[in-house]
Amino acid sequence: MTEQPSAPGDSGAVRSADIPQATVARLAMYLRVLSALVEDGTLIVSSDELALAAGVGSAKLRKDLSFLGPTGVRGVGYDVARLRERIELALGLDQGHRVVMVGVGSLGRALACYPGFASRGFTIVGLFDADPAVIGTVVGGLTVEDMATFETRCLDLDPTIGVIAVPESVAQSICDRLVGVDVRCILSFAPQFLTAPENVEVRRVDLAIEMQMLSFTGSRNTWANEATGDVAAHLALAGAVQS
Amino acid sequence: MTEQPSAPGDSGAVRSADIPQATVARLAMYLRVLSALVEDGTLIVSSDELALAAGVGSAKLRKDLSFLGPTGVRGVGYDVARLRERIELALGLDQGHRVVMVGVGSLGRALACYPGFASRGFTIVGLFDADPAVIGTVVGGLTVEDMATFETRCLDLDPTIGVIAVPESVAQSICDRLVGVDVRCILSFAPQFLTAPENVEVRRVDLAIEMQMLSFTGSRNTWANEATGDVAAHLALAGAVQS
DNA sequence: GTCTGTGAAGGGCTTCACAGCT
DNA sequence: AGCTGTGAAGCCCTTCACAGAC
Repeated sequence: MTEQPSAPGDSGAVRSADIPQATVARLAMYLRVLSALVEDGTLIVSSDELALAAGVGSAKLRKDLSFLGPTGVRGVGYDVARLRERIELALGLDQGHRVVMVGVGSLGRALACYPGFASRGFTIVGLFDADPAVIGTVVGGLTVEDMATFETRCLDLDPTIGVIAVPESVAQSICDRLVGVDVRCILSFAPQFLTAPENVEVRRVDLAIEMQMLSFTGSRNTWANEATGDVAAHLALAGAVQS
Repeated sequence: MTEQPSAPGDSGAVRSADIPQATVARLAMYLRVLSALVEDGTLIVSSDELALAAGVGSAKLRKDLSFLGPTGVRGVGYDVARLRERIELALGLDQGHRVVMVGVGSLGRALACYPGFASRGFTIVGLFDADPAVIGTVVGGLTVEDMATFETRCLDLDPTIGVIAVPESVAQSICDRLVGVDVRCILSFAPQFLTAPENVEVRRVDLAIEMQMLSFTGSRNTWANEATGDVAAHLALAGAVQS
């Protein structure tokens, strides 16, 4: 959902794993399922089982995994623990990401407390806000720091990922400051498009857009049901009569 | 990011607008920009301007809009107000969606207070939770109700969209109950895959997956920079010397 | 001349079917 | 026999280039 400008300046010299964007998104999902399987003590899993749990077709899953090189054993299945490690490596999760979060409003607070981050190798190392009422309070085990000290503190924190959870009006300036301290990965919850240098990856999560997409397919389905639901019933009857 | 099984049972009889999924996602973005333009008092906008503000190419934007039929005037541009209405209609936002939210933890609270919903035609009509400590409290102007009264209350509320913001362990059962009260659009923040009937659209937002995708392209970029960044500098030097 | 609308070419992702290993 | 790995076909989407309206 984020633009992938496919880096026109890419000189094709160094290329790590060349994995399709869509596959990367699903690898993250498989990882979740695999972690659950590890906890259950499952040792081997087949592509059918894994695909079912992840909600995709088994062929698609095998194709996805094929980008990591041979990971399974034919006639048997996949070694759960080994596959999990392999995916973590491919996604770069072995590097131990340090996350700074800017904006500790209600959304920021929820994110800081979200257990899914820590459990998957993302350590939140800093919380920042400009509101004096929030600075100094403790959220999710961390003390909220003054945005005025942001640049200085980041020298120590050395963050690899920045999260933007501030109001729209200041989102771009926060983005610039993140870029200024050399953060190359930014996750923004501000609804607008943010401009950043080409070598900085910005992903945007817009909750209203998710809702609007639901609204579209929803109105399509409702419509179809109010019509074809009945139509299907009629056809079924007609078919029954006719045959 | 949600599966689109492309409705195998679709008899092709009734078809509303036949708009590509990817386009729908962007239409929602254009809508945001257009709303901002309306507030600024802008009357006419060109595809270049609109595309720049939305962060896409102008050709892509025009292609997207072409699915709505002729919406602009050649040699002039688009009527901002008219285009906004046209998109709202296409997305089914004119129907006034009623949203019920289940799970009022820190995430649920943040969502309930999120101003972007109300401002775009989504009215939150009910908050539910099973935790006695939360039931009865007021969040975002609404009183949190007991999950035990869910089915009964929904008869009155007649929700069109359901939001799931509960822990993983109960997400599927909440999903089933939403389906039970005839909600056909579900937005889930639980990390796992949820099963639902075919005519129910489930979208999932997994924050950890967004992070992991960042991690991937991030490690790819960092790598590339540590190598090609320097290489590029060397090449620039070499080029300067050579020319 | 300017800017929109659109057929056509191109690229990426999905699906299928089957070869290949155990 | 069972299950993985993978070329090939097909589909959807993006990009290009230009015809067409003002």
